[in-house]
Amino acid sequence: MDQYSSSLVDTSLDLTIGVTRMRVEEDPPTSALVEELKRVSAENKKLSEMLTLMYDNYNVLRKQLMEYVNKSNITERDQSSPPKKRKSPAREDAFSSAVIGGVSESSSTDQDEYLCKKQREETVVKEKVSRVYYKTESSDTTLVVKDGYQWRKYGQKVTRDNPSPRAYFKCACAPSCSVKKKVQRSVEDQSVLVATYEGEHNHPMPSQIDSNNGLNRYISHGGSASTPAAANRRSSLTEPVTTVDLTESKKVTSPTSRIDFPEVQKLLVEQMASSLTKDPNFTAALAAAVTGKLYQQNHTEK
DNA sequence: CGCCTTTGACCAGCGC
DNA sequence: GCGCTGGTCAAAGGCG
Repeated sequence: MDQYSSSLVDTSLDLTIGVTRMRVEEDPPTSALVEELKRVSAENKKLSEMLTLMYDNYNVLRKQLMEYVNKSNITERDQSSPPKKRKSPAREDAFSSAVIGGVSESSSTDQDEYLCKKQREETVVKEKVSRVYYKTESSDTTLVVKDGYQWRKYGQKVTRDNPSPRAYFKCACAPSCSVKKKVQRSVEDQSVLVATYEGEHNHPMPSQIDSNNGLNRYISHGGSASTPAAANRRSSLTEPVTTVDLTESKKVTSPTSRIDFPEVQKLLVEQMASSLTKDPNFTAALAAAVTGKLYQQNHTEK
């Protein structure tokens, strides 16, 4: 990063400009009001220019970051031998990843794939592959993740590159749906489940259907659970943690790194909303903000 | 009894 | 051709 530290752009925004002058006189004459209006308009224009400048600076920084990462990736490729893996019809070509629960230990190869995704998309014509990370309890040894769909496990295998077994799932929501899912614990962190999705669902998410008709609500949280008893049995199953690491938000919202799995995206939004409404700190902060706003309004009206 | 999971066997691709 | 590896199948067993 040293080569770029010298060319860093100052993105700080001084929002205190003219604030102290914004106090309106007790009984201003009309000309003073017009003058004040002109001044505020000028400040508004100035702020707009600063915003534009900031946006340009952001783009410059982003471009520099991309160049730097690409360079480091190239050197990593040169130094490390290519992975000895056979070609698979649905390899991580159309790679996309979502990091849930602030899991930041995604391997360099993952980031590599992630950053080169755009270039690869041009050449990829095969089915879509997505990867989702689920943070779990370290004591939880199950390989089931709750992603809103029903899955039928059809195999489990211990792979060479990871001592943890890999579980194979097929979508059980619809017979015509050929989406497959592989779940395996991360090599670096055993508490992280890596779910690799192959293909796209040709049906709506069961949890959405359930929430619409109000029946079988347990399915919306139960993955492959099909009965209340089964849901209870799986009560300790893995659930994508709802704590959202805002430092990772770029990864999710950036145009080049968005989650390509619409269902996963929807689920994330639902979980975020759910966690926010359940969070007492958030509701307290929201109440304080609303109260403050109301108080402010009442104060200015007097 | 039906559904689901487990697990050993089998198959296919790849490298040597 | 052979061995290794990942992926899939299907019979057996468990559970409600």
